[in-house]
Amino acid sequence: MRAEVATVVQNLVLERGYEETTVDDICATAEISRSTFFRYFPSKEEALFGESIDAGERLRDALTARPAGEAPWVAMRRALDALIEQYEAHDERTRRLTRLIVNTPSLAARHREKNARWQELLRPEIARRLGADPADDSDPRANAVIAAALGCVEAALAAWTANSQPQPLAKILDRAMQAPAHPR
Amino acid sequence: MRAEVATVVQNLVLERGYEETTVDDICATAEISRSTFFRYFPSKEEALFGESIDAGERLRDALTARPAGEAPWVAMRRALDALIEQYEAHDERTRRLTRLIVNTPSLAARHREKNARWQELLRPEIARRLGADPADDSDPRANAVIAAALGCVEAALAAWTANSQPQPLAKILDRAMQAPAHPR
DNA sequence: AGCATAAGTGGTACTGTGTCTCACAAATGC
DNA sequence: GCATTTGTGAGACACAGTACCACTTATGCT
Repeated sequence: MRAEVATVVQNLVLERGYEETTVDDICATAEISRSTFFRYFPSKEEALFGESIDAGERLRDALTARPAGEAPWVAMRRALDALIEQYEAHDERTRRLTRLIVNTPSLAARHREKNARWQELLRPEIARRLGADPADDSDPRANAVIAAALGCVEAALAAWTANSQPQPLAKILDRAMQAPAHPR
Repeated sequence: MRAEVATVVQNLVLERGYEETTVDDICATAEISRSTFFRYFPSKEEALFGESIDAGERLRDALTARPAGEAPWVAMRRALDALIEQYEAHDERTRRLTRLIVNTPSLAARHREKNARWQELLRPEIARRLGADPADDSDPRANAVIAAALGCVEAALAAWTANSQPQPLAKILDRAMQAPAHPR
């Protein structure tokens, strides 16, 4: 049922754009009331990409599963394979949706906001690998690694959705994450 | 005049928090009408940190001024000195404001949104240093370098505003930007 | 079966942001 | 002295999101 409404939202937004789709439109199409809509989803944004909320946990689990000695940046890259599969497993439709998210400022902002929430999840694990105190707020390194990596993911997603015949996302992300790390 | 209203906004927001400060409150305190407020600022958010819009241009200029052969990541770090000075030149009040922005999700999101707009400005210069085609949307490297660097800036700002007696921002950013690049 | 309780749904009113249009006043130009 | 621009205020409006209440339909219990 929730999924049903979510599909309606995706359809309408893909047709008409995000700002141009009102909650009333969605309710009319899905034949529910506004009350019901907001009981299922806390906001219009969440209705659009609310499925992948738990991706943060999956990412953290993938990260903890990496060998203990692995360098933070490398471990991050490997952990992100879990996320990548998520994206690539889906169909063309998901890629169009992703492109829409990346290109719509308010949606991109919400997307990054969700990423920001992942920081708290991933931070202890990265700090451990850095030999840093996770509770030390004056040490920016753990957050920096996470924010930088997620920035690379965003860049990779943008490149991935730009063309109709994209390269494998894993390959794109490899290039993206090598760019900051590489001395030249 | 614009600056006067902006000061009112900062005062109220620092006292009561962002969400708790309505536009009507601001208008009442500044003794203007809602119409006037929205003629000066496109939104409540912009009224809060609308002064630093041109920081993107400054950053780009600093970047182009760096030696041509310098590696992208290094050039980025050096160019960011211009931004850092901006932050550190101001008083304690600015730091409190920055902390508020970093800790308020909706404001942090808007802050990142502004950063995202910088990407387009910085992209040609970074692409040039990478030997990449700036118009090639399928090459994620330039955007990745920028997004990663700005992610580090965010992490550095968070660390900078966490303590009342912070280290120099330049030093914090150095640590932050070494973390992803460093192999270990 | 009959009844009570709970869960899902819809309706309505409200707050707050942001847009738009119109009216009015003050400054500027001729 | 008159016209045009520019700044300001006032009101109506669209939309997101919240709160509260009424109604219906299961579900459980005796």
